[in-house]
Amino acid sequence: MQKYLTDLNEYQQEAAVNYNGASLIIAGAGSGKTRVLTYRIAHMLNCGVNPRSILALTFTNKASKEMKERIRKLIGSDIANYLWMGTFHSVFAKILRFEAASIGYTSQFTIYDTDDSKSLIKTIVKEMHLDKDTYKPNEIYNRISGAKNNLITPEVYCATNEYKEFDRMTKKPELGRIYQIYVARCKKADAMDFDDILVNMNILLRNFPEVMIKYQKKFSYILVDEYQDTNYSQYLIIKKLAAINKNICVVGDDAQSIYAFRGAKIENILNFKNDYPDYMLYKLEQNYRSTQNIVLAANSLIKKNKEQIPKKLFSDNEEGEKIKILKSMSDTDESYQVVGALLDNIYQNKFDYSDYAILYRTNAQSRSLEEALRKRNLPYRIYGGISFYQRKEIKDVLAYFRLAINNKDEEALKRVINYPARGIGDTTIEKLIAGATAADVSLWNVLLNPAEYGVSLNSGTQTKLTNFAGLIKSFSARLQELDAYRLAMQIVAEAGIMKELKEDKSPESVSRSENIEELINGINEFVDLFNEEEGMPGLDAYMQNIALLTDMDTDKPEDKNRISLMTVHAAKGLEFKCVFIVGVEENLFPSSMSNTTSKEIEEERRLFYVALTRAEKFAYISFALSRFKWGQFTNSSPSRFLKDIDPNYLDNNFIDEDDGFEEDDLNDIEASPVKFFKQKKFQAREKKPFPVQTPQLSNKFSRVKNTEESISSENEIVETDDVTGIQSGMSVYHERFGPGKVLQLEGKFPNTKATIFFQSSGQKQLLLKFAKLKIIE
DNA sequence: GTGGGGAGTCGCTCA
DNA sequence: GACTCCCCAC
Repeated sequence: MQKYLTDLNEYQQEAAVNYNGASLIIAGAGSGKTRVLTYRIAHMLNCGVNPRSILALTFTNKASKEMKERIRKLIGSDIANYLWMGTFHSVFAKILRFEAASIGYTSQFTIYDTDDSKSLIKTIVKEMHLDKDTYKPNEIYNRISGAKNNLITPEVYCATNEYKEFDRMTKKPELGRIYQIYVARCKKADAMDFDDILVNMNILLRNFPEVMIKYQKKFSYILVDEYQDTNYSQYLIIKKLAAINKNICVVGDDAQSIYAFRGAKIENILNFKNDYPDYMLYKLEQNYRSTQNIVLAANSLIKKNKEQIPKKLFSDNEEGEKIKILKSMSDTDESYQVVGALLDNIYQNKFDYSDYAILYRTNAQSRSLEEALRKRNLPYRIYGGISFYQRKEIKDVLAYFRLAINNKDEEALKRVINYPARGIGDTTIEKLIAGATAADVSLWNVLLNPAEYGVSLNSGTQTKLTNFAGLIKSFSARLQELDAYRLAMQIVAEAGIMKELKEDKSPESVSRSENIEELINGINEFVDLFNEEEGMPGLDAYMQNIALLTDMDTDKPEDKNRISLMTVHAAKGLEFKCVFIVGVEENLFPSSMSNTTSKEIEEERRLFYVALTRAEKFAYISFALSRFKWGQFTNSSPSRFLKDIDPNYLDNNFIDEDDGFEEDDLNDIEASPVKFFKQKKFQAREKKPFPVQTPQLSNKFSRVKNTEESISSENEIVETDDVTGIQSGMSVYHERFGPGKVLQLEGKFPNTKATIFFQSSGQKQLLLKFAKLKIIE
């Protein structure tokens, strides 16, 4: 047996050594999942498998980078460089660039990020003269994304009554049409959005059998990490690629599936046995990461979920300390308490800053924590939120790069055509877009020759356009001659971006030009590190390199010893000696957007499970009794998840009646800070019809039979905090008490009390203002 | 065509 | 509290 394999326990070893055939590795939190994958690949390479025939898909770029590094160390050779290893998006984008011509793209296609996609949707909605408040870019984007993740083309979408009916019900009958136009526009711009990378990969494999066979043969071995978070589109690509050799190894943990909102299907992992009946199952149940107390606490929490593969995660580590609960009065107070507790912990244990993580449900929560950390002079690094590449000035510069590489990139063109200001305004752009739409060509084509497409402009505007087009063309012409660094320098100078920023002496402008300088430095580094045999390090190569990078992937050396602040989602796969989970309150964690169906609650609970199992030695859970939200103080109560954890594993039990856990809605009548805000909200909404609660698209499009939850019954529940609509005789649904019937109303708005008979618990009197009711029609 | 200020609106998680 | 939209002065 190879010496390195002795680093693994017997279960891990088995999973690492048997690399032929189909394997399903169910790996509990902290059970050495990455370790097994790494050793498995290293072992394959050691046994003489060609690295170019191994396809290994990870969840983040960072994970694949680290895995490559570890493999290199294990086998003491650089052949790991030749592995096809990366995220779904990066690996398949690479393949699509090779095969672009087959599916009607060029190999220089642009990848639209979410902002580009939403901006395009906004433009389309405007062009169609639809109401922008009904057709919100965000919602449209999510729905289109949901369709794409389930491989529903615009044509199928428009032809399916179920979707049409749903869109009609949600007052968006034109959604299918928007989807159609959106797809056409992306194609015309030689651009793919994130989902398109997967969709087009599917199209490629479906429409070009010879291409499919090529890749089926090429990838003799396929490994997929975090399989529980793959969606239908990803699932199908994997299934097709693995069809000939059937050497497929997937690793996952159903208890850590946290991307259902993005179309992830926990069922993929549950159905593995159907696709590969001869599969081998490996279960890794020993947790090496956390103390016994943390593992047992996490087990007691996740036990509350009904849907899961039974497993018994255990730890042989020390028992460890109980989880500490921090209770505070407000979000500001919470941040100070957390930072105080963190300082105490550092003092006692002498850990590094990098051993600490503060995890939250939403990015917006980082602000007050940041302030508290800064006041104490503690070094921290925020992951997520606005990343470097999402800063306005960086996006502006990158848009010039994009446009130089792909003239048809509509979103890049719109972004820079008048930045810096060169007198080409909205009116002109609208005319050009209208011309492009009418003639079914790209915006760039019309820009080059407006008259040909029936766009009439005055001569001044015409000159400005010609100059702009000339500028971009001159950049494009230099792509083949100059390396990325030199060309980037010239573009930034000639486009006038630096001039614009240097003229303005405000601190913002100074920081902006510093950011641009940092970007240029990064490009310089890229050029320096470029492998000579791969050709010239052009700007196109650089853009391909960064297109799919996120904040998580860009760790700078100076970031090494810092406290990490990030969302729980971003913390997936990471571990820290000491973890703080903050904002553990109802309507925040679980999120108010996902606390209706049991499916949603179970996903939120898994998310909490992920958070808790990041901790090695210490875990703190914190909640505040009020929170500053949308410029108002809002009351909050501790999360139900606190109660899910067996109190034996909690240090100090703050969970008592006073905190609102058993809050009776009537007891809160005098709760004051919330009053004004809620009243204001009610009055503003008084005349509007009740918004219909929209079921998640991912449920609607489910390919896997969904017997548990009837969507139609959900549709009939109308969500309201506009209680003015409630009348006696109505059927209602209460968050906690379930279905009931309104018997009587008394008192005047906003102090209306309702007597309601609940099927579960009998008659109750509730103050409507605070009752969380839904009307059942 | 541009920039400033006031008013109105509004929640999430990620590649 | 942050962002977008709209209106008005330049």
